[in-house]
Amino acid sequence: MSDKKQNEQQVILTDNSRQLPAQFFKKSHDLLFSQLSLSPREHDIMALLLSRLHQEHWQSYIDGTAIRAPAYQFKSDVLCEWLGVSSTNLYNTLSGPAENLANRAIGIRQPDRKEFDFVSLFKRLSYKDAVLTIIPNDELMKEYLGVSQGHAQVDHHVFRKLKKEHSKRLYPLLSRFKNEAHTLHPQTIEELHGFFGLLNEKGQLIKTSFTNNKVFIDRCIRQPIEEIAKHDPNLEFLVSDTGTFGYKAIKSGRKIAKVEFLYRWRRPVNKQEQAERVKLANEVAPLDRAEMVYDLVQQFVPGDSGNPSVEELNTMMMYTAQLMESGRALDADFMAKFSVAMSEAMG
DNA sequence: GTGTATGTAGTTCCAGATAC
DNA sequence: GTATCTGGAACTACATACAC
Repeated sequence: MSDKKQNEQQVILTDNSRQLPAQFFKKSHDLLFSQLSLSPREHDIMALLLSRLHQEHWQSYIDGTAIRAPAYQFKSDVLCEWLGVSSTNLYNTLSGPAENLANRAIGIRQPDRKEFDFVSLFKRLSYKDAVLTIIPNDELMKEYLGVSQGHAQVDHHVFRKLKKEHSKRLYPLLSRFKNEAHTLHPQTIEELHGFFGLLNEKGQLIKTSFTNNKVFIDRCIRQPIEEIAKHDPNLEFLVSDTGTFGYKAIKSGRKIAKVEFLYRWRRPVNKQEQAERVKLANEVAPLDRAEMVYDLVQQFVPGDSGNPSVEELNTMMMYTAQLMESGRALDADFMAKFSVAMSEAMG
């Protein structure tokens, strides 16, 4: 990595794909539940930025020694590999989505007021001399960096295989809730409209055909679930009692009022996935690592080669307050599993 | 960079089902 | 019986891929 200051702005250059995480990128809870509508390519560019973002890059901006938020630069080799295109088609692939993305606004939820604030995603986004430069909007620093408040850990290999816009929106949401103690509750149709970026600043549907729930569910729920199921072997979708795959429509009278997602995450079992997880654990921040160990304990399988060590378990317990804040219950059931995990680790 | 082919998203319509 | 909803299908508009 060659990080340097230019005109009092931190520049984070990515000229090798190895500078990106091997398997996962993180998306903060606030970004996840924002109102945002992006095309598939725009989603890929956003995911590339999120893969590279790290709080330490913003330190000089936070402490006032830099006057602007950091600029993230990606060279063509990295872009070609990430987007899966040849260098000759890179300009065509990037020019349209980059232009659109530069003008995108994101609706950030204001829970106290039950409102959304719409804010530009980026201060600047340009592609010149085979280098993509992205300057995130510093007004969204909390949303970009706020992974300690809870985040989705998204497999970018799977994410990049997804072709549908709504699949790329739904997959991180399902990645946010990976264990049975921390589940995604049934979502109202209105909440889902917002989640899929279908509402304007007045809360009205931008795409009028989605007032028809059948169309909305078919395009935003059913088809994305089928696509995700094809590409992620660790995510198992269940069939509802009415025969729908991966979701259940909850009706109020004859109208669909809510949608419940029916899925569970399988434990990664092969050695390569295990190795990736261990590598990730060594890369991530302590709290993120604690959350990962928590999830391992929740899904504890005796004798599994990937079970946590004594050190990992002890470190996790140093973060109990933060774990509880992020919705991870340390109840009797969890502590019973923890005890078994510790016994095995010590044995 | 341009032009074209292809695939996907969004819209609309109509028939049938069902709650009131 | 009526109004409203779902399911199915076909169409247009837009986004993306790719050859040149």
